[in-house]
Amino acid sequence: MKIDPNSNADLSAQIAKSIRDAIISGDLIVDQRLPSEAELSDQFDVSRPTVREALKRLAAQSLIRTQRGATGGAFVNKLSFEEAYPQQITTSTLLLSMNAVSFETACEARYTLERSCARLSALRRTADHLATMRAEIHRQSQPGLTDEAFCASDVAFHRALVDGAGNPVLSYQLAGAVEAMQPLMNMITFSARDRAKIIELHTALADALEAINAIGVDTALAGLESYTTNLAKSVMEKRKNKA
Amino acid sequence: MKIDPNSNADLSAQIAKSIRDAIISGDLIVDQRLPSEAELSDQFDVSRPTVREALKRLAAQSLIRTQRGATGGAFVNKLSFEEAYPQQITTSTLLLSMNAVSFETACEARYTLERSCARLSALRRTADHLATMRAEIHRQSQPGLTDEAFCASDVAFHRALVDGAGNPVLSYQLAGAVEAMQPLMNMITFSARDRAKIIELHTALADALEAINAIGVDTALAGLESYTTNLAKSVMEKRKNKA
DNA sequence: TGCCATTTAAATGCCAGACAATTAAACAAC
DNA sequence: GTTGTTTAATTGTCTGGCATTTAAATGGCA
Repeated sequence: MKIDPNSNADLSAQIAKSIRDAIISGDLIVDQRLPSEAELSDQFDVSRPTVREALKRLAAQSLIRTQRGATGGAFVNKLSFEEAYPQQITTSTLLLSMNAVSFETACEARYTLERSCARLSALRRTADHLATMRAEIHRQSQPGLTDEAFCASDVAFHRALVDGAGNPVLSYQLAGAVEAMQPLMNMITFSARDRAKIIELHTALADALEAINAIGVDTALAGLESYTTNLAKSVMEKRKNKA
Repeated sequence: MKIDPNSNADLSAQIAKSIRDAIISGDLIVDQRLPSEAELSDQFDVSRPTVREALKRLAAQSLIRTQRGATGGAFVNKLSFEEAYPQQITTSTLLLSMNAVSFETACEARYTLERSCARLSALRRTADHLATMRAEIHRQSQPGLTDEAFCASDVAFHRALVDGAGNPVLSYQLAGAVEAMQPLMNMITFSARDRAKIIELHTALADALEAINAIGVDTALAGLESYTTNLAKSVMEKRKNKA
């Protein structure tokens, strides 16, 4: 393997890219052991610290894992949905906050995606998913719940709805859209009346899901979207008037 | 800032997490300069190489960028949708291949998400989006096109459809689902008859989009999904019989 | 004064060599 | 045969240094 020392990119970035490409193309397969750091520095003709920087880059993307000790080394990591979730959520969250995405835009994306899952969820959700949703509705109706806990429960409720579709790819993609909304939602103060309305819609949603009523699910979600959007709008309005 | 030297995690991982948390929480804002590597190694009480490994981890996630020279250093990077796309696509692609997600599951996720965007796209697509789609249809009907080029054009076509919804969050989420399918699609050989059928459906889709006919768009997409799924099924069947 | 070339300082990029910590396997003792 | 010990391989970390890049400070010159 050779590296272009005249490229503008860092050596460690080039090496990381080379190994990453090998993983994506299938030249390196899951659980395969990479050469030791010393061997890699020979092969790429760079120092060990440079190789290590490259490996850390890959580790940050969960593409490899490392083990110390005699039979240790760097191994191609089997990227699991569970591992990919937090990264997807972090990236989505930062994208929203750093690019000043409006509440409306984020909300639209979230509910558009969620409604598309709902149809499948109505057909496939298990009793478990339904039970989780009912439990979260119950939690949401507890008095004295902080706004943050209310939002967290809301996320859990919607996660169960999405997971009900029984498609891990859908669940993964939705995780970003749903969880990334939470910081935005946390900026809203939910009055008792707001909570009651949301719980009412959640209950209607769960009922429709229990009855395998896809249209009812869609209606409830549409109601949630418009209610949430209007709520956010009025909150922003008030805040602007104050300032 | 302090780091626990007794944790099982690497020092560089802990430092990266510490800085990452500061970025997510807003303690470090976009374009803000981090302390120099020397200062960081003082603050965290570790050596410079360790700090560097931490910074490379963050760079791999596009959370920071570095500049050399007198006024250089590490800066909090404004994560753009453009930057996030490739990472999202890489992760999605690896998730599919490493977890042996079936063609059906991936296809279902993709079209489920895409159909949800289509309704919005019918309302908002610009003439540009439509023109791109028509151009890709034309490319797809060129004789002598390789299967790979056909798939790439297919992706571009669907990207235009999704972008037509005018919601960057949706486009970002969809990019993973649509592009990650490409390696799976590339395993299929498209006969002339297959291509003709797909182009027919693409044309119907573009026509419906031009007529702002959301139902027509949805019908065409449903047709594409079932056709693609069946095609893949028959290809797999043949391949199994051969072996 | 104003402009251009030079120097300087600060920072990252990279390297060499060393030691510590961990781990599994080989080995030895009982 | 089991148990304890040694050994070797590997990653984790540190020290110190040099190279390279870049902007700002400096100085010379018209």
